[in-house]
Amino acid sequence: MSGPRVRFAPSPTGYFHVGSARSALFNWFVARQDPEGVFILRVEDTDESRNREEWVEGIYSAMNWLGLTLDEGPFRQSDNAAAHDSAAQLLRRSGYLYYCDCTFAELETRKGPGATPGYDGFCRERGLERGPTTALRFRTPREGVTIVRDLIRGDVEFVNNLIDDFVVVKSSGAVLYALANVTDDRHDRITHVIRGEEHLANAPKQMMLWEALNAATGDEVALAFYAHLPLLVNEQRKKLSKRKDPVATESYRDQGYLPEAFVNYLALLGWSPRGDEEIVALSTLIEQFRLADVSHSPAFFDVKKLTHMNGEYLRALSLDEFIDRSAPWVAPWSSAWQPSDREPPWREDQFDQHLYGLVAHLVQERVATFAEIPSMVAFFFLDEPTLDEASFAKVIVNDPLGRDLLRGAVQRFERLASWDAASLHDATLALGEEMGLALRKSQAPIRCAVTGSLVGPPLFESLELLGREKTLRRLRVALERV
RNA sequence: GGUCCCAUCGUCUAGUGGCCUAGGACAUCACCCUCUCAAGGUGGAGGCACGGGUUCGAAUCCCGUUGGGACUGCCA
Repeated sequence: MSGPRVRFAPSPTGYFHVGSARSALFNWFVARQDPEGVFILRVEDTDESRNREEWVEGIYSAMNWLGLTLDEGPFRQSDNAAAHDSAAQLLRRSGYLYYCDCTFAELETRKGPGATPGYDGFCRERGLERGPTTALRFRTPREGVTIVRDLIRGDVEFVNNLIDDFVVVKSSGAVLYALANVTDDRHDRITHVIRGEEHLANAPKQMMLWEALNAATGDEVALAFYAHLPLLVNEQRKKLSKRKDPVATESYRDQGYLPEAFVNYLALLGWSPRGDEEIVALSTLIEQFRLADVSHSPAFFDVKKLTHMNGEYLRALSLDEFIDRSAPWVAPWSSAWQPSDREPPWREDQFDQHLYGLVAHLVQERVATFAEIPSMVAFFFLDEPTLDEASFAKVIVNDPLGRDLLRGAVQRFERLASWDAASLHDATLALGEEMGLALRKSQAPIRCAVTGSLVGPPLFESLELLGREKTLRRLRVALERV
């Protein structure tokens, strides 16, 4: 007995949908938890309008980012067109398919307004021959039921008579998804079809096709088990929409989410590991995952929770790893891969890798994604800090104490025997105390003048790393601006 | 409209008849820590959609109601 053979079969749509990512992941889990399991990628590119090479590349690169390694493939459905055609012809010769030349308009007139959608079977017994406008329809059984044995939901029963004679081959001759998919699944000896719930209604049709193919070819391939994953929905509880929801996996990669955090979060959508811990190792995910434990109800893709988890993963990185993996966002010129639209605000010649290495630990615990780093450390590399005018006005322009603090800081910092965080801290504290101010108050104008903002990494460590010269210059510039 | 799926805190979930005065996580609130912001710590608020059964006992089983969703293409 060999292991499960599963496949992930996306159609190229321009980006990698997070729902697809989760389907791929759950398929991959099933393959990986069995030493003989096989995970296949099959790009379903039979629709000409969805067949751009760059889109297919996008699927490969997203899968690679997620670490979803393949055992077979990638395959292209379009490469099997000949097999699809012969399957269709075989089915037609065996009487499972019939030609139909009804147009949509004709169907409408026959059924009248407001009728139940679906084909009425008009051409079923007309014995039409192939013509320029004939499609091939499947002769759905008029009696009995088809039971989809869903590994997640249990048995789902469909009354055959309620399933209309669906089109299998277009009048153009192109074989449609239902048949192409089943032909390939049989060919690849797929044992588990794990996909989104939107496909549940397709399952009985595909089972009929699968069995028809078994009978017509004499090649008895065991029907795959089905497992329909709950949908991923937005706050409105609607299926994630490409137009209004942030569904592109690539955009999370570009924002600096860690693939391991992303995978961990995805695994929590519709499933959960044992115990109270949600942040768990990939090996645990693989080991514990069971299709039978997958939830039946839709899940909301919560970016806030994802972001929180990513922050935890980021903080768990060693400092060297953090520095290394943040390179695409802080020093893209030195990294093999660059996120799109995420240029740091400094130029290559302004950036100081050594300084960044000293600064990194200050930001590691303050960011949740890599893309948040540049704005937090820009003042180290830019000639002048990017001033937040509102803050500047608040603590310096409109506050006379701010100017006094700045002047006092210049005087004391100039004379400091040792330029280190502790000395800077003490000097600022003493200066504030002279004026009856707590450190939290006295540090504010200095922070604003030097870093441009009232929030940021610890001030005194920052000043130490920035150096006496630059610090004093920025304090004086601020004073002149008032 | 028809077919199908679903229903535990705002969100993701644990819970498979007694361990549940329902546990965890995100978000939220308060406090602590603190040079800002975070991080971290402590604590709080917050849920079994409703109605009937079955049972000694129901979040858990059954039926109904209500609510949500998917599908309903000569797309995948």
